[in-house]
Amino acid sequence: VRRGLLPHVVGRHIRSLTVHQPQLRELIDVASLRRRLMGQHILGVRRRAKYLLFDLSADSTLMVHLGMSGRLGIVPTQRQRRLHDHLIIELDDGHALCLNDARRFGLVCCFARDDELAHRRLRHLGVEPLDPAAFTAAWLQARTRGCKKPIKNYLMDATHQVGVGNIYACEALFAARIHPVRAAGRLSAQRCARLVEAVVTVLREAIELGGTTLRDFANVDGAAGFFAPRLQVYGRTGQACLSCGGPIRRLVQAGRSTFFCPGCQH
DNA sequence: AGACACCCCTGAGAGC
DNA sequence: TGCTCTCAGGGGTGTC
Repeated sequence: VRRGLLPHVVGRHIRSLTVHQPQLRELIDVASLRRRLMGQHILGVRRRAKYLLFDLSADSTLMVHLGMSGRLGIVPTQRQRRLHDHLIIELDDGHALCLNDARRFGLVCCFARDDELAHRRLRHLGVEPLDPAAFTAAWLQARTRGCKKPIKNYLMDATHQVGVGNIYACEALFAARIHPVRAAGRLSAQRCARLVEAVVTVLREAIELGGTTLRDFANVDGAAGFFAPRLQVYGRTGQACLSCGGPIRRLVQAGRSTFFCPGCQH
């Protein structure tokens, strides 16, 4: 999403802000948001975990999280408002940045860039899996020692490493041939190495293909992502494993569905 | 420490 | 066709 946004927003000037529905995961402080956004230029877009961070002139950061169903789109300024369009940021080129989020689990806020590191949504976050200096097999092994929770739950815990959601946790564990229930602290050095490689590979490939469209995910142009046909286990309960032919199984861990191949993952 | 229940909210799909 | 039920890619809090 960040990559898709870049060519449309960098260098643009913010002309106006319209909030149709302030009640997302957190209530949007519309007055404060408008004060910080109006008249600013968008200098760049960064990402931390699953948060998009827009760098604005005047040293502000606009933070957007898409939750489960959020979409950010570049639309013509005059386009008719659609169901669940909650927030419109009008730019100076006849287009607008539009947040559409049916479930309203998304998040929008704006703060001084100096406050970013201490921000309550960001300060507890772990390492970026695509940072090769930080997310290494040695780091994972050291970090997991003594941890008894299942590796699937560990992978999805953003205080350790960020960005690994339910789909990619399942897919990475399959690629690394590791059983999702195995205790994190009992992964050998070899398994840690396989898992780190698998997480990075799965995430990189999914990003290149524009993400996983199950029902409603869409990128900036409104197009679907193309990773769904590459899924090996996610959502494939009862179907044949593409590696060994055995049936894919589903279980529930920490309230989330886990899909895995009992024949391939130990 | 970790499992679990529950919260935010709407919509898709299955089963009847 | 329409109803009810279950589940959903995220992330947080509170309790046991």
